[in-house]
Amino acid sequence: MVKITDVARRAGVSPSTVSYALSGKRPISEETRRRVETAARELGYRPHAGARALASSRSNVIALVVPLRAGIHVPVVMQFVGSVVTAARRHDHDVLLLTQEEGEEGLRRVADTALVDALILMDVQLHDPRLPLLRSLDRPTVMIGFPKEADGLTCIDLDFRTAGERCVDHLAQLGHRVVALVGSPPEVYVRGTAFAQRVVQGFTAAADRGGLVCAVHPCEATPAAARRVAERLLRDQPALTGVVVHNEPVLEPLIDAFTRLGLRVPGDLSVTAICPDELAESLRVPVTSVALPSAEVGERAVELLMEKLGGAAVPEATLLPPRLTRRASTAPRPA
Amino acid sequence: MVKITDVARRAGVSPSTVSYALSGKRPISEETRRRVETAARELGYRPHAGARALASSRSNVIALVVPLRAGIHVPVVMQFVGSVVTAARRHDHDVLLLTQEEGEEGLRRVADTALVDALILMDVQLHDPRLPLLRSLDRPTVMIGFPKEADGLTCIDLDFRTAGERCVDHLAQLGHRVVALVGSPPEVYVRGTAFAQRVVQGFTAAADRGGLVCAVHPCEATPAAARRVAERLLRDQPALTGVVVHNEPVLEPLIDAFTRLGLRVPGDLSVTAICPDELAESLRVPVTSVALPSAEVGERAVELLMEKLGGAAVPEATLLPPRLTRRASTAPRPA
DNA sequence: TTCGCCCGTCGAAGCGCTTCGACGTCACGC
DNA sequence: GCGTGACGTCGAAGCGCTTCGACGGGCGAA
Repeated sequence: MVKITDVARRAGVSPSTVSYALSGKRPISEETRRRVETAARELGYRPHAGARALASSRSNVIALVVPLRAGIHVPVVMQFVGSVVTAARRHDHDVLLLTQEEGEEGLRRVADTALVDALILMDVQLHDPRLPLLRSLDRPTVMIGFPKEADGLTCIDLDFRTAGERCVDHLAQLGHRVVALVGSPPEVYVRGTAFAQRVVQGFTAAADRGGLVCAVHPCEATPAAARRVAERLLRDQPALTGVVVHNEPVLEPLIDAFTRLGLRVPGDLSVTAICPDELAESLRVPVTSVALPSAEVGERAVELLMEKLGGAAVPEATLLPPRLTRRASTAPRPA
Repeated sequence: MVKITDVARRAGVSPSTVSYALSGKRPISEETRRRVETAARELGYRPHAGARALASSRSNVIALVVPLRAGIHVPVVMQFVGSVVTAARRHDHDVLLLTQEEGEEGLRRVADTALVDALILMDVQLHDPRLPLLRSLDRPTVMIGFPKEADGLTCIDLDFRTAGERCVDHLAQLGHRVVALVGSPPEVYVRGTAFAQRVVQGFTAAADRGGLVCAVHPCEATPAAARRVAERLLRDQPALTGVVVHNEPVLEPLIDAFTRLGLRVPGDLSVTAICPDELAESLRVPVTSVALPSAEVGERAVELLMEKLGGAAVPEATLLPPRLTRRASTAPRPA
């Protein structure tokens, strides 16, 4: 292993000068810096991560806690993970992966051992048991999603409430008067996952405001469940002409089910979704949707974290504005 | 921060004794060990990861390199990631996530800075450019998948060749004489991804051996592509009665397409797949399939790694035997 | 010319832990 | 009764890096 003293010797300077030359934390003459850089390059010098962490009390690693549980759409999580890793690397940090199952003990462990400098949490619940711990930890944290009581914590997410509203408003503008929301699996609501509830709130509020008749149906993430929900929907609300889907895996099966039940999309039934654009575009009938900007959320989360690490104050709440894209699945209400 | 000297003081022993008592690397009297453990617990002592890594030259972190590229089925990757993290934790290790995009430079970085003790690589290509680097690295490595030239490296994977064979054999036993393989997207073959090619080999070999007529069709991972492939299949091989699918996202669309083209599954057409059991079971017609045991592969990979870290010799190749589960999608060849 | 200051560099002191060698003690065998 | 281990514990020496204070030399201001 080549160490800093090796570089120092080769460059004809002291180890501390090498450190300063490479980190830029003190002014070093152009000439010396070049010599140090050359020496480092030629020797293939890589500072030992542990030694650096010990001396500087910075590990340059952030923790990312991901949910691997039922009811969350895996591709969204993965896209998110990818964007966090990429963004972290841009800031010269690496990412340590923790699973939700590790629980609070896992968070405490990586924070207290100084394995990581900061943490990002996904899948935050409305009453998340980890909140007190996060407050007591001395490390900066960013949460994806909004718990009920978030004071003092930094949160970021798509503005799901407004996303729900946008979908309804869009349908209302097209003249639809009876709408339904096909939501996440029941367990997601039972857990009190914030974003799912916010969609419901937005959906309901916008429907009320517009004087629409509305209903909410949770739905398991299976094609069979989608078919059952489709049937129930038509039975319960025969006048239904607009549907909002907030449940990626059932979006396609649901549209299929409607089609099979004799309803044309968008001829008889308009469908909008809250899902990644990629999914919305890939369907036979491209679906009008509010995008789920996982990559953007991940990126911003990392940037917030870096600012906090740098000692800057950041806003407690960051709500990414929803963007609705019209596609082929919505049309004016049939006469 | 509470450090080892704090624990030592409280327990009335020296720091080294605390270290030995907690690590068990030297015999310590029952009585002393208990005192140390109590002190550590009461103070909430957590050894500083950097300091430990520096002194012991072990970081207790392993790197996991995941593919975030086109043509790989995300849920499979994620399940794999989950099992690696869980297994690593059982061995008191954490997982640092790297993306394929980081490339060789990323591997070298985490290895040379001693950030990680060992590495797991997913999505290995037949002629993977990273092989020479892995050989030169001083850290143990396990690869998921088999490159062409694997001497000196440890690999593990499902036995895809035999998996392909099993599917054909199953169809052959049921009397089918004309079969087709619907495979991964073209780019996967172009890249030379080992497992995809092995399935083709197994498929072809078994068909030849059994005297079956066979054809191979790569297929994009979209429903539209699935429909096109279904049509082409029926056009090119009118006598077709058996299909093997090795492409998770198109499995359902493909069956739908066949149904729409007037073929009943399994009445007119038997379908088998190589995919996670979960997916095979979730379809309207549960599909006879060879399981993709991602969790098991991940777990075994970690165990191999730990054995190598412990200095043990491990087999270079580990092939997990395929397991075919009969479900509703295969039946004897129609008369 | 002299004083003071800043720039560029060095030396040394840790960061918190592991580990090696050493040492005292006790039990046992001869 | 004494040598001999084995056992349990301690002290000290690092692991490789960052960082703080100090210092010499050059330059501008007085």
